[in-house]
Amino acid sequence: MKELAKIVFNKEFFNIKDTLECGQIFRFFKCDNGFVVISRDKCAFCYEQDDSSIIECKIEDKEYFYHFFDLDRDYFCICNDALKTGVKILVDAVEKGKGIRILNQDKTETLFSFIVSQNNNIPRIKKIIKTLAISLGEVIDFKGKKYHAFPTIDKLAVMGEKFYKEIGLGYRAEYIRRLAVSMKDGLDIEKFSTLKTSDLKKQLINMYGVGPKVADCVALFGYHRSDSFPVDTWIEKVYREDFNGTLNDRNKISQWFCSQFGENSGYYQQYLFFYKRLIEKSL
DNA sequence: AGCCAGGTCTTCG
DNA sequence: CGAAGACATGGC
Repeated sequence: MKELAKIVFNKEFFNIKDTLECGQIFRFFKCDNGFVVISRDKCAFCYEQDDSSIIECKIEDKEYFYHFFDLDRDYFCICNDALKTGVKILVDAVEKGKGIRILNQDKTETLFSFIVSQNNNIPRIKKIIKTLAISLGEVIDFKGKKYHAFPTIDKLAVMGEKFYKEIGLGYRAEYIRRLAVSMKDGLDIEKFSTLKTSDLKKQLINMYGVGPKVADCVALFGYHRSDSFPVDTWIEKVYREDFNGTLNDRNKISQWFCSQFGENSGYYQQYLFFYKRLIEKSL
């Protein structure tokens, strides 16, 4: 067996469980005393040991996962900025979730995944994406076990609506199929990287099945645009219950949060989303 | 059993 | 414009 690379990082601002379970990624699962994470055709095994969070991966993937987990960024500063806002629920959220990091995920995977996510629950989203990978993705070997890469566009583009319905996509089947076809026909979402966030979102919303919420998630988790603030059912609850908000249009709610939080909006959104669900679960 | 899930599209005032 | 319904499916 080939030797693995190891990334060791202080766990105070890098909590593996919280980072993975806060709803930004769907391709991971518990394994032994840690988690296996899959991105593109790469795998990592993540676990805690003493004061450290540790990532094991193939040597050639080390830089990829270092960037994937956003380990270049100073989350002490981000959390500190959040505390300085004095917004109570955000302060509470940061205390509980300061180990969350915003991942740098593959743009294509993020786009497909968040189209699947619409009006859907997280366990089922995970299941559908897993089935998609098992059905069409290349086999990957990692630590003596087999996993499946996210499928290529070529594979995705030849499947019919029937296949997508059979794996449980329901009415989202056509969204996924048409996206795959248009990407095979030359739509290049990597090129959007040069656009400013508002133009990036316009381009994403142009796609069939992509609305403002999905566009915000793709901008944040795929393009690392922290000046976006996805508003879903949970965040809408935060807005009403904790900010006493009265707006109804989610687009306007998103704009309102961005006007409050600026460049850090996306980070704060994750803390709030994480915290609201944490509270709800422990009721 | 029935409500809800990291919403979007279509249609109708 | 904004509001209201339709949409598939299964988790809880």
